[in-house]
Amino acid sequence: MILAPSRPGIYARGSETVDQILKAALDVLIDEGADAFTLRRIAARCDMKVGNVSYHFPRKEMLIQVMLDEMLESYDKLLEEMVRKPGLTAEERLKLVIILCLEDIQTKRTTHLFTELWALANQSEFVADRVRLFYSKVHEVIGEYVAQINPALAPDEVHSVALFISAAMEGSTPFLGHQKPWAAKMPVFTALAAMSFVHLAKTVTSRDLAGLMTEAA
Amino acid sequence: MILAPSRPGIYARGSETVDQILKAALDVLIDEGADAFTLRRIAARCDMKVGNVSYHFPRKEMLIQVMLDEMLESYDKLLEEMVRKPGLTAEERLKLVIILCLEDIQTKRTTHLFTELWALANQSEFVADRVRLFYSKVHEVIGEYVAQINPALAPDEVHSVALFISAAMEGSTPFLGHQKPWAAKMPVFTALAAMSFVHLAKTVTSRDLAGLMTEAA
DNA sequence: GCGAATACTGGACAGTCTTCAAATATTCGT
DNA sequence: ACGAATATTTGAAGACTGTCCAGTATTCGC
Repeated sequence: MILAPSRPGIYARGSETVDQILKAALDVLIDEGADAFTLRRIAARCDMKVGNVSYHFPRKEMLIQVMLDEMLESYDKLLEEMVRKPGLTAEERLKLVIILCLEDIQTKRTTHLFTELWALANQSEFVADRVRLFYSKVHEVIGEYVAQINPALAPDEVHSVALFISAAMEGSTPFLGHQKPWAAKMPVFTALAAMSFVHLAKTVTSRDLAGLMTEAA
Repeated sequence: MILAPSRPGIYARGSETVDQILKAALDVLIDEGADAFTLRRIAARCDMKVGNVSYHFPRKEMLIQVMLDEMLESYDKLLEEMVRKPGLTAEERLKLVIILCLEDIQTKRTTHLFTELWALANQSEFVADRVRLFYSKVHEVIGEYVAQINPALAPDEVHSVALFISAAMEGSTPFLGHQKPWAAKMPVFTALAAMSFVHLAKTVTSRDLAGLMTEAA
């Protein structure tokens, strides 16, 4: 794994400044896109001089890496919060995760950040690495419920189903996410997803997952 | 709809040059990403001087718009080719479209182009407009088969199911697309998609689509 | 093949960008 | 509260960007 440089800021003031820079950087990426992601715009966003941003993050790449790591960590926490719901069956938990994920996708933050991230991952090994790491955790969470719902599945088969559910949900982002053309249909998408994916988890067999893909061509 | 400027190039030579520029521009976007999408890189890619590119496309935005329109038109053709398969039932056709779409997602071209497009659509109204238009056609094609498979559904309900199937498939792009971390699992993803989506189309009812989303929270 | 329309060259322009170094201001352990 | 460590400002370098234009070459209808 590619390590991100440690977060700068020794004095209290410096640390706070770093906070502001990182928040401003994330805001610029969300509100104005990767194209506008420049030190000048970030500095302007938090009422600073470019030189100051450049002092705390000597290379722009460092800023990107620290920002991405902190951002994905916050999503990690969000994910863990979803897990801690007591008194629910595996099926109910899976349904809940689906609902909460799709809810989150509707936020401007998630809609914009992740579409940008998928594009950046095409060129940046660092971004690709972090995105992969994050979704591995998502697959783990979903996979845990799938395994409980359908104990006959082998671990790799469980992962395949989790990957399918996760990817299919994420696919709603560019189409039903924040201010996207079919955003109004997110409730019905959620209903279909909950129904369809839970049914899949319940009924899928090792035979189905053998990847035969027989007829139909 | 936002109109794109008409394609430049009057003489045979000029028209061919425009071809080369548009191809080079697309190649740069696919191979090097939106960050490297500059007139100079595009010019270098087709062995031209910047001034020449700038002559044929006085504004960079014109180049983007013409390029996007030609590119999506080629995907339109691809889509129409999928439809023209004789002697198949609606179910077989739906399965085939799923398989062909997921096959196409595995190409570098589609994986990179569409992830970039989804990101660009966050900021550019023109890109957002064209993307919406394109997927509307996709929904139409899928919806036609869904309607045949499940005649009880109302037109809007058909569209909801088509939207779900389309979005869920597209979601595989950042994860199982060209050189993505779980690309090797595309066969099993395809098998699950074909099975799951066809089953959904067959069994979904108006009640399911009412968007009640009762319990589980 | 003449000549006007079109295509292409090379350079200049005003911006922008990241990065850096020197000068100044602030913080905080002592 | 002194002073070294840290933070911030300022200014500038060097490279990049899209756009424009005068000059030159090519095309193609007549």
